[in-house]
Amino acid sequence: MPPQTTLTGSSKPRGKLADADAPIDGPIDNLGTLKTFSRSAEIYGQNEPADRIYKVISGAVRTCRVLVNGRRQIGAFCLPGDLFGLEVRDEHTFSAEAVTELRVVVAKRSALIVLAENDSGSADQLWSLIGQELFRVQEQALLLGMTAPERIATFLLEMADRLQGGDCLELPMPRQDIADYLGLTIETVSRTFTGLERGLAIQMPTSRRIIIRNHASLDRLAHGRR
Amino acid sequence: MPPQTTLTGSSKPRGKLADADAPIDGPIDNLGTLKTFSRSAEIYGQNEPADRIYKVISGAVRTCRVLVNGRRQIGAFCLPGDLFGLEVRDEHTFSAEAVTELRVVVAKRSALIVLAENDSGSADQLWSLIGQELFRVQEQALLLGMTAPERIATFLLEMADRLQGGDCLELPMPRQDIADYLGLTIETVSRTFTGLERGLAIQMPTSRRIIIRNHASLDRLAHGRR
DNA sequence: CGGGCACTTGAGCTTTGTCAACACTCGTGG
DNA sequence: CCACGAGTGTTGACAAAGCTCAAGTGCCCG
Repeated sequence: MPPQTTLTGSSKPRGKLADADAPIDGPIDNLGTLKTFSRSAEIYGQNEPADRIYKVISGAVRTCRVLVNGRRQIGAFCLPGDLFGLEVRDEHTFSAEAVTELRVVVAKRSALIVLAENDSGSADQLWSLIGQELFRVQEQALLLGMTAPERIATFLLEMADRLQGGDCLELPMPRQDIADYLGLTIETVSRTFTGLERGLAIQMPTSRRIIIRNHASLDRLAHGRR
Repeated sequence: MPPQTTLTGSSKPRGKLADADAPIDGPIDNLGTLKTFSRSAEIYGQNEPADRIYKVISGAVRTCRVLVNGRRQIGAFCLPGDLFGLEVRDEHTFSAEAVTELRVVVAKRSALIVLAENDSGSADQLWSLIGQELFRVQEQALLLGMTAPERIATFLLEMADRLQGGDCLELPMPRQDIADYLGLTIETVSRTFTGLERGLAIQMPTSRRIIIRNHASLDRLAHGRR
């Protein structure tokens, strides 16, 4: 199987530290150039032409859209190694913003398409990326049907897996982003974190640093009963 | 643009009556055979190999999965003209069941793949189907972030559009299916319908037949404020 | 030291879920 | 033809979850 590159954070095993830089090894990297963004900078906007694709080298990205009523929905968090900006339609459905100081590799979409047309390996890879993305969005739809503690537990386990810091994770995003990702209010997120800490499932030295104390109890919350 | 075929009910304009048979004109149809299922029959199960794709000729289909905790999630309703069963992975993420008496055209997935490899038009079509599906799931994630009346209003407008009966629709599915699709309980669905009828937005001659009386008020509910 | 920002906590309220009873429809069998 | 029962839908009373508004804490950075 070709290089470890995930589109917008699949739940597949990865194997890099979040703070470490992602290796430059995929087909995108060879065609792309390095670019940096500062905290909260917009990388592209909703409805802009989707003519470039990006790969996170260091930092984190959120993809989001604001609705007519003002609510904001975060579609995904992208961590080092993740691809984003790849769309099937010609316009971006979500905008993308830097959650932290950010370094990405940018490549022209057209270069990718040409690559895929000539090289069936790249085409397969493209296809599998879309498959991962579809799967991810389906899982998110599942997430949104759960209770608040279930959503938070699922989120923490996902982040623990993707940040690869073992059971000790440094969340790059503020509470408001987590709330908008999980479809909750910031207060409910905060209270649920506190509740998990009281229940000894996690420990919070600071609000951004979470240590998973009881993996099993989070698992039980995220999946099965209780 | 080639034949009017939608994957699992896009929000693109279609143009057939739900009760009428869908025309047999796509690439799938030429390769496929007609098959019938009776009400509640399983067409394929979760985790079964995804080696066939289907097109609804008459009737309706629900795709669903049951979670460890017993809750059921409906991923989509498929109406005449809709494709379903096409997966990027090799196994079905959702099972598919006949909501009503059902007629479908079935084709081997492998035949489709071969077609796509030799004919770039078919490949584009396949690509655009996945794009539609991705878009649809993203919209469903939006849906699940709304309040109950907003979800119901959105659902009714979507069905009104897809069933093409103007403002008079005959829902093929029971309340429980609607509830599991919208992430609500059957009671909340029922009460919300009643509420909309009291508010004169809709009229319900029978529980399955819904007449949209005030399109604008449903629109306001589904999108913007109020 | 002071201001701003992110986060937490509390009190009250709204929405939705739960449990239970009841109504309607339709097909079957007495 | 009617009675019955199963499946489906509605309604009510209450409980629980999550949201809103408001205040308060802690921290970082000037």
